[in-house]
Amino acid sequence: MKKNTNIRLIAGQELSTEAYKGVRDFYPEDMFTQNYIFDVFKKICESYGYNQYDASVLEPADLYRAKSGEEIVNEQTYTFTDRGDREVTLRPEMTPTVARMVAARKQELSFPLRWYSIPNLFRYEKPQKGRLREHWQLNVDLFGVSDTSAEVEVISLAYSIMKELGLKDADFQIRLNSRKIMNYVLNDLMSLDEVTAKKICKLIDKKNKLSSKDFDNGIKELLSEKSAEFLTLINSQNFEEFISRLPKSLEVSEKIEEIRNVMASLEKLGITNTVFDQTLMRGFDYYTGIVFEVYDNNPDNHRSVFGGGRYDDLLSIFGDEKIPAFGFGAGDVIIKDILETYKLMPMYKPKTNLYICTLGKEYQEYSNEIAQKLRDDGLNVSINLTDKKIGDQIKSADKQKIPYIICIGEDEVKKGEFKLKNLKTGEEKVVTEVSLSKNIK
RNA sequence: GUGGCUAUAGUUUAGUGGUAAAACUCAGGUUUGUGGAACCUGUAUCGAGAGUUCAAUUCUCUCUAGCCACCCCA
Repeated sequence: MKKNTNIRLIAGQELSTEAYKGVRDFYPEDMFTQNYIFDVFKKICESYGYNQYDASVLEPADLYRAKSGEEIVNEQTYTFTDRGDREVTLRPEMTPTVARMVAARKQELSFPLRWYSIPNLFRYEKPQKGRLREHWQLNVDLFGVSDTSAEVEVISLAYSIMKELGLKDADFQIRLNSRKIMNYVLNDLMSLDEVTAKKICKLIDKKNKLSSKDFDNGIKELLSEKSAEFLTLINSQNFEEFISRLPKSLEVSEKIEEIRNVMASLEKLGITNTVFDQTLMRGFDYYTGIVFEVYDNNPDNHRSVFGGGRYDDLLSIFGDEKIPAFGFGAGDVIIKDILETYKLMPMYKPKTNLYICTLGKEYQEYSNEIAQKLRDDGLNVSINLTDKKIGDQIKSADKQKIPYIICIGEDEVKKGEFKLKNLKTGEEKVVTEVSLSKNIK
């Protein structure tokens, strides 16, 4: 048998066994962890009354042009022309899709709308570890609630997912900021034009990556004489210090109260690992209120796990009136990384409960009958189909991590009794055909 | 998209201008109704293509893929 990453074809052309650039193959073990994570997502979302939706990976390219602009669509998405001359994009994110779906049935849907989805998303980028061309992302959105009860519910849902995955409060942190406050600081307090404000936002976003000197210099370059005031504010050590440096007006205190309320309500629910972070910006412009991120506290993995915020204006791209919305996304790759870091990944276990070893082709029919009965009882059973020796059959079952085996040969057919063997402990137990399934469950 | 590093059995890694070594894994075999052991055997056109050379896995170039940084972050 020739082993090679290339398979020879008739015309001498060679095909590689490697997956397409930037995408992953999911072997059964990989599917196991994928399913585990998705099952946690589904369980928690459904426990909060959220309903699952999905859509096609294909969307008209214009959907993203409206929100993200020509450049992003051309350079960072998979966009192509179909045979009918339509421009098609493989969805790079779910938010435009869900906004489209909600806007389309706005009249008949009953708000508040609690929706979630685990879409696979595509982006045309140079792949790196943890940043591939295809990934999956949990999307949770709550539409139609304009007060902070939306923030509280959705953030506590995110918290519940972390807990269900086995993480402790000390392992992660929920960082919060308010776009309203930041906009006030940049527009009203600093009176910046749009371009400078945007540059400042990007700089703040990068603050933790830069040395404090580089950050300060960057700010000085952009703000000149106003930079001292701004730096004092942005370098505040905590929430109280930060707000003490803001002007005391009704307008400001409303915005402060909003985020204070969210944190207080979360605390009442037992969620205390929240922290105000004035440097939390989130990349996109469409956020209009509270933004949040779940951060891994482990220094090796210091990254945001979930991130989201309020986007009350987004649905207006469909010409509809505004629908308030709050939501977040959580990528599968970072979750996998975290589970590995904290050693929380469950051991692989196949769905198969029992492997039937056969001592010759003449027992195949009888084995099939037994298997069929057990399947009717709800067990997952696979049968040997090879001529391998009994030892090798057991080895193969064990390698597949199937927990139980029975062997079928002359004795079993005669007596109707089986030696049920637990492959992990090596224990054997004599059971009858009827009691087989009971002993496995 | 820009720059840097890397590519040797399935995996992790040695090594050399004269067609390659180890460990583990896998497949086959030996003990013929119960595995995890032992032993034997096998598996690499040294990522692909081109060039320099008597000779290239080794040097050079191109491509491909991976990793890292930047860009971007949905």
